[in-house]
Amino acid sequence: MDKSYTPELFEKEIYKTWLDKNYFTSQPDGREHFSVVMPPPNVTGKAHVGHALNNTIQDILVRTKRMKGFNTLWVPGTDHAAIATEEVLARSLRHDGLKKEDVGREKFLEMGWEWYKKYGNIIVDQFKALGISCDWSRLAFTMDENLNRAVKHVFCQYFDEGLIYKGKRVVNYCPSCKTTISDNENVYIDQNTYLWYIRYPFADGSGYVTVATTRPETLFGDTAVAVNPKDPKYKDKIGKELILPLVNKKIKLIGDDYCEMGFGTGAVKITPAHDPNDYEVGLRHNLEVITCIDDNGLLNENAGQFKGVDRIKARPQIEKALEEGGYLVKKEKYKNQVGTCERCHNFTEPKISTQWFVKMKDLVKPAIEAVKKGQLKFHPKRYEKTYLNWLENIQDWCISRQIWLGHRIPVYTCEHGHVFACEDEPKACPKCNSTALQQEQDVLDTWFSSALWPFSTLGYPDKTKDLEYYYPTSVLVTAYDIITFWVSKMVFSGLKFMGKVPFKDVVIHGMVRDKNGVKMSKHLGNGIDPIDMIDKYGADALRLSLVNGMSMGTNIKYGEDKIKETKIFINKLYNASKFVISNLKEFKVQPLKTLKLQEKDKWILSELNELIKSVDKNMERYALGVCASNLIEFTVSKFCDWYIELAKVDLYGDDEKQKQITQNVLYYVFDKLLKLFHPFIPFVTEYIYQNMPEHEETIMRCSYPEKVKLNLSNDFESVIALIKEIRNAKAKYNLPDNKRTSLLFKLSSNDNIIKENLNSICKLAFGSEAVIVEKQPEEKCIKLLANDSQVFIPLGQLIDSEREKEKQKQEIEKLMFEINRSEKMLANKGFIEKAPKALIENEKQKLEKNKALLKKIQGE
RNA sequence: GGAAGUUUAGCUCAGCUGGGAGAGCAUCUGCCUUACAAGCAGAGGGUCAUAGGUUCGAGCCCUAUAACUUCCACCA
Repeated sequence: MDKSYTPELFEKEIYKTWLDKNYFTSQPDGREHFSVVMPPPNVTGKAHVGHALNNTIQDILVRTKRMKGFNTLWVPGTDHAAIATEEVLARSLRHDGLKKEDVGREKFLEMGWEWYKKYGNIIVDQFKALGISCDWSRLAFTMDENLNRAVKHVFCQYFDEGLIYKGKRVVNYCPSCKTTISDNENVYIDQNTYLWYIRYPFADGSGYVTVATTRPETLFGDTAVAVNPKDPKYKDKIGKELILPLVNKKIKLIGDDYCEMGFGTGAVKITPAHDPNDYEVGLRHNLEVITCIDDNGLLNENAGQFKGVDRIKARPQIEKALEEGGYLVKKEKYKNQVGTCERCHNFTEPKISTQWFVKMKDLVKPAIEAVKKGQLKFHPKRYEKTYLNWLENIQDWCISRQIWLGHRIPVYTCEHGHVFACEDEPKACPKCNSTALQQEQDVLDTWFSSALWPFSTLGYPDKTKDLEYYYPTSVLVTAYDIITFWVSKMVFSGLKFMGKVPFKDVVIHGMVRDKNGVKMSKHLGNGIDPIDMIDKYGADALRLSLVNGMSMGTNIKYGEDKIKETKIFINKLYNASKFVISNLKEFKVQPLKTLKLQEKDKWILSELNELIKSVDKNMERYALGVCASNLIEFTVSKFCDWYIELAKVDLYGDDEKQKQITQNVLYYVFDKLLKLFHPFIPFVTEYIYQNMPEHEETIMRCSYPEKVKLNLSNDFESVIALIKEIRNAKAKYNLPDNKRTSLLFKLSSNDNIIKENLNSICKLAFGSEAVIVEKQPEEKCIKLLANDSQVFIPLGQLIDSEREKEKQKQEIEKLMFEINRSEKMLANKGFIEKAPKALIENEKQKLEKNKALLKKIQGE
């Protein structure tokens, strides 16, 4: 083994071996299954730390379950990310002076596939560098042939059941990407703008109404002005006609509750074509819908002289025209939020358009029930609220997108206007047999295919063995930001088409932020590239640093320092392994129960039992952060700090038998520790494991550690406490560690534990020799009490009697404080009556012990 | 406007069903002790945001307040 931990020497090679040996693959068999589907990253994207976290969590769960004997399947996959990819392709065409219409739909789709082929493997390879153990032979892609079949099958079923309809709706439209985008892709940002106050004169010349707007360019689409019907200011004017400025058209003053009294001027212009609320008002009042902004974001013919001007750039011109016409009252600075496209960051426009929708209300009911009945559990539980709140206020789902990449809507219209959905390419209209058919131009929202992920990846719509065996999957791991639009959609889809929830547990983790808590973004340049980190520190350090101390569902502040620190820890584990392995030459494994264990052995084994218990429990509740810190804490503060140091006494000693016992315990504990650690840091643990004596083919397939079933009761803590006390005393008297002094022990006859560990105490407390004495030595010493025995550290000239007295005084004070505390507690009637008996007993014992100690010290 | 979360050592955070405040980093002191100086040993450092309440007992439960963060809805 190398002198120090150098992950780059073995990580790639180990991963290759795992792949070659097919350790990650799974086929249905008679065992209980554990299955997970990976949230598919965008196929053309690059891995970011969020992916690293998400996949590390999944891998830890999967590797643990695999070792526990489950038939474990983890299905990896990628998402076609249509809008993003289409935008990239369109940009490259633009670069060549072309539009996508110039190359045509077919050619454009071909370009898409080429793109997917060229870049699709990048993220997959990056994920592999993380060491994750998914079944790559099942790598799925949301545009795969059979996933396309699943999408069409589901669509047609919805369609035939009347759950899909075509309707008008004001949706967010990105004039730059030239497509409708979902509410989630529409990001509101703060904007410094103006509020324009515009005068709308009454047609009969009896004054005017002033409205305020942030979007004067929509004026050309106004078909009414609304006031609150209870507003005394306008009450009796409702129904009168107004002149629409610049257009010189008559529109009505209407009364509608939508207009809040006292807000702004109390009157609001209504533009049904360009505002969702206004559209609703329009429906109620039967208003005309006039569009004034076209698909390119330019004002159209309804804007008269402004036709062809960009809607934002037109504002100063419109302002000028209003002013000249005497319509502009004033212009005020104003701060508001405005929608932007998540993808291209341009302003989006609310726009009336014809879209396809899925009726959600009934579809969603079982998904709500499933969570309420506990068939599906969120971890942490509070995210149930996010989920339920969304579903209980559900709006119909707009599933059509005006782009070319993606799953094309399988709806056809024949020359006679018959509309039907069809899974396979139809030859003729089922109603009139016409062969002149035309398919819808729009494609489906990417989430439409993602919604089917847990079963489409297992073979749906066919009734496969995989589906029967692995569905429902066991757990879904994802960040909280897509609970609403992904998790919820998978749940209702799973319930609708499979009749069962798609997974039983939803594990929610947080987002990885930079060390100041700011979202990582390309724009700010504060991102951490996981691949760089793997190159620099190794995948294991990256993985453990992400998970250590993490609490599920909360964001992580993360910086390179954390990975650095973690690498240092792994180096320690690595060095411990070097110690263990180098001391296990010519060594035979013997069952623990055949060995005469010493107190120190029982101690470390019982600590190991505690560790296993805790890791099991916390793994069960998905508290991986707690598991990781427990493992690290055991490694450093129990195994390395104490057991290895204690083991040296036997390993470097002359007693062959004792040495063998210690070797066996050392081996046993470290072997189990490696296995417990393996799901977190798979590479080093495999590497070390391969260097351990009597190892199996791979650590991955070893069985997961279980608690030792032996009587391990021990009193070794008192030895540790004594060693600490001696070290502490020496430090207080400025005795440097390299200045060894002899340690004198005045042993009580019933104090075996101290007696048996004299050598260990001496070595670990940096003593030169352990001497047993009959009585307190004449020379000046530091005095320590240990169980029933006493320890003296001779100081010769160094002793400072004032200091000694001070120290004793402190000790007495401390003891009296403790005694006082215990007595007060035990004198409390309420405590005696209501506290658990064990606690009271414990307190009594402490009191007695402290009283005895005090007596002893005072006696001297 | 609706909802959720956070507030514990200088920093990053643990603290599971209420039973003597913890870790890592940083700081200070001493040590190259043959697994590890990417190390070892020791030390200092906290009114658990504030104010009430429940309880024999509160970092933990309840109520209110403050600050910060996030999500959802969206103001013409």
